[in-house]
Amino acid sequence: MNKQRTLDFFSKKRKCSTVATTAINNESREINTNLMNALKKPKLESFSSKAQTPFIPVKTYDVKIPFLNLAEVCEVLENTPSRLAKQDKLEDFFDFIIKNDTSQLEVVTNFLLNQLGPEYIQDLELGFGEHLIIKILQESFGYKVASLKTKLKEVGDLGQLTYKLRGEMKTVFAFKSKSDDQQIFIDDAWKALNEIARINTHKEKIGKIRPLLSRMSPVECKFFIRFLEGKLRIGSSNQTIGVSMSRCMLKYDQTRGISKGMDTTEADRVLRKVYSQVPNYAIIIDKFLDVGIKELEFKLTLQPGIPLKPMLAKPCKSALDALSEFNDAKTGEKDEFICEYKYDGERIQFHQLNDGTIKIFSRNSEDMTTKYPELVDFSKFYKNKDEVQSLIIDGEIVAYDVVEDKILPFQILTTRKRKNVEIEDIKVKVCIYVFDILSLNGESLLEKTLEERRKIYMDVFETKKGELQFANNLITDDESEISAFLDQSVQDKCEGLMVKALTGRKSIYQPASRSKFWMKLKKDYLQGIGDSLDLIIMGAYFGKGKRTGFYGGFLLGSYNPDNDEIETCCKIGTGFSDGHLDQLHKILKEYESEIAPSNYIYDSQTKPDIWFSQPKLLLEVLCADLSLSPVYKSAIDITGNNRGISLRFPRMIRIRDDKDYSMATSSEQILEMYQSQANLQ
DNA sequence: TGTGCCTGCCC
DNA sequence: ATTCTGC
DNA sequence: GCAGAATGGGCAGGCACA
Repeated sequence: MNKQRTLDFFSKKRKCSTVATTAINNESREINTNLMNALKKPKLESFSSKAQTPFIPVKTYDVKIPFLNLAEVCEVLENTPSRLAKQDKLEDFFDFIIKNDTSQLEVVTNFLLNQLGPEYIQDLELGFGEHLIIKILQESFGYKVASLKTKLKEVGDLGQLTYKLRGEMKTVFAFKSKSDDQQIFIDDAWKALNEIARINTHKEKIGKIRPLLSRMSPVECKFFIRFLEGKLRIGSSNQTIGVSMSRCMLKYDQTRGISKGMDTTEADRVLRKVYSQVPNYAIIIDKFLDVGIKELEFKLTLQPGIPLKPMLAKPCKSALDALSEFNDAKTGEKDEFICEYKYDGERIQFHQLNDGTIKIFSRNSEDMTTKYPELVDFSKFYKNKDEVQSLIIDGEIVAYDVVEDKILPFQILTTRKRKNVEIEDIKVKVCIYVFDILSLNGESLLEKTLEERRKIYMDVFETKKGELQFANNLITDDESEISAFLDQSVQDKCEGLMVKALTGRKSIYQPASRSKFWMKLKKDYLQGIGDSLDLIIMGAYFGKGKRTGFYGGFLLGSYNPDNDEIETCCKIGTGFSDGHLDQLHKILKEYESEIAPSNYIYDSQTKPDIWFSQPKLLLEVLCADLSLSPVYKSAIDITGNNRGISLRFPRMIRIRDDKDYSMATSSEQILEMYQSQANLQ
């Protein structure tokens, strides 16, 4: 019956164009009074398609919406490839929600974004990964872990697997016998998710989930589980949701006679802008209901205490590419630009609020304030304390050796504690490299040129070596000078350069944008510069999601000719085209083995799903750095500290079917490469 | 109490 | 992080 | 070119279990 109802729910879409608008006010009230048996005879406002008649908006009716509706929408989105079509379907769904209960718009949006709330507020982690979910399935459906893993390999998705298992249980828990109070509503699912996030022990978590699953239909299980795992795989995320939301908002405003003279493009622009500065749909939706989408732009702007989405950079293959980006040969348009060191640390957004409190946010808007208690006393860096009430700074926190006066590698920074840090206990000191200012004393600086913003922050701070510095920089349009500066940055233990427009339209701060206004130039991007390695395929991992049925990644190793052993070096899962994956699967599936050859040196933590003793195919691999690893084994006998060597940011660049495995990069060569790095401690 | 495994978050 | 791909 | 979804190494934190 549920299934039936759902199908009906969707098929109604076409019919509902006949609904008379004039009667909607009454109809809404009818919805309200019919709540109790909403499910037996759902009187929820159906989807309306865009061309259809408008509706009279209601503020908030406490209409419960079945979780099944949300799950079905996810299913539809997953099976809709076209982005435009996705946007239409999402828009219809948002319309449906806002008609029935404006208050649930926030919950639905958060669910679709696969988050419990904005990153910067919610310190709630669900704490579910593949293993715990498999344990849930094991206990809920009575399969053995090994058998579940086999099934997972075929299905390639834990949600889909749960869907199947739940479907097979049909005869035991017949959905048709479900009474209304067993039905799960969006509110219920949401409440459960929030409760689960507060639970610590696995046992309790499973105890909470199991009864839920037994009340859910297969498709509900599927997306509930996917939410837990953090991979909704509906091909719709922030941007798609934003477009649909903005259209829904605009339409809503039109029915209440506000936000006139706005089109969908403009609405999209406004919501994007607002979300990039205040990435919190609870705030945005509340404000929208108050003032409409047109006013949103002026009512919600960046403010200290709320992290905005940081501006990102495009990878750039050569200094010349960067040059030509700001030097348009066609139009003759010429922008000034600046090269800055790209420091190898943690991107941070530093906020001082009016009341003097400080907050530090990571690149992904997580609150990292507790990790850096020594920065609470930030005002010591101000030239003039009285002139700074509040600000937002963009910069990089880097581990710093104050004795030797030098930058330390990223890996050292990561050893810092993250919780309950006492200033006295800090072992790894840090230096902040400031490279932008986004707000000062309540004024947004986003629209100013980088040249202006630089002047402003340089005026605010008194630099202090090893504690707060400005990003080292060079302003030039000479290609060879840029190349030399890139070399120097690597010598100085940086990753490379950032190249940014200094003046003109491209020099504004664009939150959340990975445009060519900022470009990153790294040694390993340059053709023929970065060292590549030829590594042996030792084993493989079954692909998930769009890689179901292929290998999703491989375990690679280096060759030790002294004893004919192959030592693990890294896993690899990027750089493959679909064709590569198909080709490798065709070649390798014949050789699958459960048992590792005796000359394969590996750690249990990197054990692949299957091993290949043959044909020892080589992949050419690029990386940014080499690192001492807790789990990989390359050169472990000769590094002198019982650790092997691994790769940072490994990616495949080609299949080396022209070489024999004995010609693979040797463990000794890897050690040499490791030792020749500039950034050794 | 120590260790291993898993997860989330950095890159 | 890097990379590929459909739109 | 955008947006989304595949995938990497490695750290702290914290639960499970011996």
